[in-house]
Amino acid sequence: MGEDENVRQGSNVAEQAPLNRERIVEAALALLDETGLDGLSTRRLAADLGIKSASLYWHFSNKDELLDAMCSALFDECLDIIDTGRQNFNWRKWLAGGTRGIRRTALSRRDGARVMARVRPVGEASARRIEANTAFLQSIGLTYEESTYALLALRRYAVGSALQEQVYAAVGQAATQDESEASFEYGLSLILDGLASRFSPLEFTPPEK
Amino acid sequence: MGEDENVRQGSNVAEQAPLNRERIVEAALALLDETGLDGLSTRRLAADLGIKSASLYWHFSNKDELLDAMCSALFDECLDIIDTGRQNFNWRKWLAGGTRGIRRTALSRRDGARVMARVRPVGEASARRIEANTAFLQSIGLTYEESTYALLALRRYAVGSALQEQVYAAVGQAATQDESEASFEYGLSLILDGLASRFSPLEFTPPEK
DNA sequence: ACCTGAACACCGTTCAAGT
DNA sequence: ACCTGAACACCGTTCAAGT
Repeated sequence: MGEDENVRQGSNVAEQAPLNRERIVEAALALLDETGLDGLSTRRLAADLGIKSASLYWHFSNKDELLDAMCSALFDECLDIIDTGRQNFNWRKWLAGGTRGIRRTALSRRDGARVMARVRPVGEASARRIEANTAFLQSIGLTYEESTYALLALRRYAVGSALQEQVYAAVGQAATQDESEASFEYGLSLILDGLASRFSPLEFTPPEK
Repeated sequence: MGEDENVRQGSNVAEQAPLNRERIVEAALALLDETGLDGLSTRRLAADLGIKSASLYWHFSNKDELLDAMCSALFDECLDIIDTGRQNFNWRKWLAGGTRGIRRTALSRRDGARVMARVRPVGEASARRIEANTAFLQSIGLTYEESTYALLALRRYAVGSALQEQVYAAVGQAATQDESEASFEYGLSLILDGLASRFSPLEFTPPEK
């Protein structure tokens, strides 16, 4: 069975397939954990991929575009499609979970928050998610604008929190784990309380469709 | 009257005094508006100051320290010492004003939010301000932790908002001015409403001291 | 005390050329 | 279609040396 098929392969089987954006982003995120954002260079990334740095420019038109793709990948990790079918759906828990997810994803890798801070609407997936989420908030009594703004506020708060937590961590002044969690949760509950005061039902049973 | 005193001066009178950190930070902030954070190089900054870039390292041990000083300078711009003497002091307006100040300062210069995102407790001035502010919140009924966390949440929200607004602006996808303001104000009011629900008096008259 | 000259070890990016 | 070689125009930082 064709041993010669393997002759051209490098030692690592995964390396044989031609490079694509996805694999580059993956390697870049791995490198990020090692070097931090300031140490993440295209030359080092290329070396990790067994390639010359000029080659990266066939896949991405510049480093910024690569960083945007990394940002998108991180947001995809905490993509949270709404499960509208459940009974006794609790909007508060749902929003809290989504917001925690953004923060946790950011904190899960070195300088993750700085990468996620580049957030911009790339990709259809995130556009669809945002649309579905605002539609849901409207269905429980918020206006279109309120829905948009509420989701925006939660995302801004999550990214802002992770960002500052990582700054303090980088400088060796990290608060205790408990304190970080507590301060984040406090602010989150403030926002959700404010939201709760704008319409009545804390528990919501969706209409059967 | 000593024309010869002027002989050694450059064309710009302000240039004669020896450089100090303050003047360097000032020049750096001016340069930031021209070049953005990514274009802000120590070499270019030195050139603007009429100096060689190596000289900067006598005043700052590295670029990060300079950026921290720039961040502190921006926070000093929106330093808001509490006026505890006024009658009918409205805590809501006071907190809203402080939060808006952080955002406005960040938005007032190119990449201002990215600089302010490095926030860390340098300087006694900001430490005193935070202490005074938490003390005040305690005096109107919050616990020490609630006070700290509430101020932290507002700052995180303000920086997070400005950061994302400037990202969108940089990419030419700026929302209308009205929309930016409206979305920021909406999230701010959510937080303040949540805070209001935690203790009763919306208006507060401080005790005479 | 404050600044320079000169160097070190890097960057991101381009582009003709290879396969 | 995908990658390389080689170059361009930069970086931040160090350090002996100047005044």
